[in-house]
Amino acid sequence: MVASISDVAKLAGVSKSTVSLVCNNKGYVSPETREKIERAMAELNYTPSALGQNLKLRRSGIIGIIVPDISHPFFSTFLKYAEKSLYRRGYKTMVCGTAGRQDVEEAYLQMLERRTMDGIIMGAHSQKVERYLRTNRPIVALDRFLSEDIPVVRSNKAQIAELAAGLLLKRGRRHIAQLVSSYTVPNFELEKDETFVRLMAQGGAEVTDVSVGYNAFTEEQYALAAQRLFRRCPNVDGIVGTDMAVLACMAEAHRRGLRVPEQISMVAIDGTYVTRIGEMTLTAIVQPMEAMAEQAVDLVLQLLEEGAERPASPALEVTVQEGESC
Amino acid sequence: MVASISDVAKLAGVSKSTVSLVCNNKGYVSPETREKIERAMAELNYTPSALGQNLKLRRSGIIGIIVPDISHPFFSTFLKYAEKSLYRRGYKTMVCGTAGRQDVEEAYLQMLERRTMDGIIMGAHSQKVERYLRTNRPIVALDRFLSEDIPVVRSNKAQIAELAAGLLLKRGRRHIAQLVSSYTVPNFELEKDETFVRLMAQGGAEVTDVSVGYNAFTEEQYALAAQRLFRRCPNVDGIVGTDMAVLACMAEAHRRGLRVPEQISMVAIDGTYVTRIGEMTLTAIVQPMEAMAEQAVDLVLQLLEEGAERPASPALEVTVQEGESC
DNA sequence: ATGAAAGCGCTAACAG
DNA sequence: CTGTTAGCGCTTTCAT
Repeated sequence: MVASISDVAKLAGVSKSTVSLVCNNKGYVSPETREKIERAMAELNYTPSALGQNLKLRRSGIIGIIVPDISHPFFSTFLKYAEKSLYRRGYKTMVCGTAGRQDVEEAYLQMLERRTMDGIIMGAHSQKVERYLRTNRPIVALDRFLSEDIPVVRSNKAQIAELAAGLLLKRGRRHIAQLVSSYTVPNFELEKDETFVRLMAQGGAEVTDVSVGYNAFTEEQYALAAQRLFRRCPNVDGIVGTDMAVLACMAEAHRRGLRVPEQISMVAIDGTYVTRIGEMTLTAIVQPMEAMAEQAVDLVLQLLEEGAERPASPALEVTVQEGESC
Repeated sequence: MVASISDVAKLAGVSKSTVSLVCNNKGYVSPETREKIERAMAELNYTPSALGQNLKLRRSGIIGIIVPDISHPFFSTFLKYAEKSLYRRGYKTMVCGTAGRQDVEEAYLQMLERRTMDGIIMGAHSQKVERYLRTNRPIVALDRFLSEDIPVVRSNKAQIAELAAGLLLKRGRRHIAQLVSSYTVPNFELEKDETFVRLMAQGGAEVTDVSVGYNAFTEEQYALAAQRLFRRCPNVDGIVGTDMAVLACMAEAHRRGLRVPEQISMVAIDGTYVTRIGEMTLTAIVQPMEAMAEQAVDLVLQLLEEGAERPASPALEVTVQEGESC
């Protein structure tokens, strides 16, 4: 059996409340009593149970982070920084990869209501929006619009489009393919993709959208999208898309004997570590992952600890990674 | 205020236990009573609190997974499959990236004792081994030896060494550099590295060890190791190391105008997705990540649910990924 | 400075 | 089939 606070109190000959004071370094306890209690704790090898604490304090100290795919470089990088930030602020991180399954997302929303978690950072998006409004517990959205009342973490989409367009136009590219995701939930991708098309048109280039598919985050899906792209745009000379999508296009271009960046330019959006580990560093628009993670944590804790109504969350600025692919 | 089970009981005019039965679909409840209770639950928008449940049941339903770096492809892939497996078996996943800090690892071991988690899968390794013996709560080690009593998940190291040696010898490589980690805790790397050296010697090749460093998982550390490698082994014609280390060597070779695989062969050990996303698919020894994750989950739940003493855990077999780098 | 008592929300004998 | 009772382990007034 493992010792409880009552066992310690009994052995030390004091009351539970005094033991509690010692455990939490609160109030005033005489040196002698403290000494007795500490001896008893040591003897019984006592560790306070978080379960009792949690019930009493009505909190778990856990924030859940829900993403479509835990191993995807974008999400795993976000997770890394978010966990770090949460840990620093005294919280633990629960993680969930939905792999696009609605029921999993729903299950985690229920856990939020059941107080398994104190708050959620939502990076997946298969649920209908109304679902999120049914609860008024702390939720923050990552790069997607859920409702007016749910704060969202995002980078500056217009800036991304401008920078990407600038890079390709500077190289004189005119036949562009843009790898886009299927828009199931209003997210900010659409804004970015449309702005990009408009800017390229102004520069005299035409853009063809190629869909990567719905909730597509696997290597195979990216590879298939790349094949579709080259089949559909035989004379493509510029490609823009997320890191993984562009990398798949690099492989496909290589297979087809097309040289990058001589014959075809590629700009990766996200700029996670995978753009820096190959023979060639990709030219990329880099999302500020650590800042995004910290903003997300900050927002969810503002909702939780300060009961903030609609905390502000400015779009974060991106930067260009000068690479060799454009 | 949020409704508790007592509120529901009161409104429905029944006792708490009956409400509990309905919630958990246990025992027999008359249709009429059930009906009344369900109506009350709906009216109060009742959701059972996990905090009360947890205290009563003395469990949290959470398994912690501790790794050095959440975004590293090996660990993020492991995490993805482990979370999936845990979810399927009714558990939630808490995640922690230690970034090599002992105090973080210690903090999570304490949480295990405080019952924040029901068990731990330990993929990091900065603590002294004795620390793990102080607790008899469920712990499983990932690819490292902690003690006789702690089950370990690992792949067949001898097989890895044999396959890697075979690949390089078949290409006639004689000047090999092996990227190794610093050995702080007895893990199975050492066994693999030594076997590899022996096999290569039998084949008439010499092997130089190049250390990546202690707890080295960042891009910069890999890049520096690659530079050291080429400086120290100017006539190297074969390299073996983990995915990320080998990728850094690919970049460095490219910078030095060395062609892979014509002048130099590379074999990546791990074979995670990063070996398949560049222009070139790397020749790799592939660890069975999903099987490793499932074995880890299985072991930790055997310890937890069945109180197993020393559950068996056979080393898992690896496979070769035929690539273009060797 | 310390103790008594109440209660967080739930489950599980056991009785009826 | 349902209610009573007891308690999981902790914190927190409020007295003393």
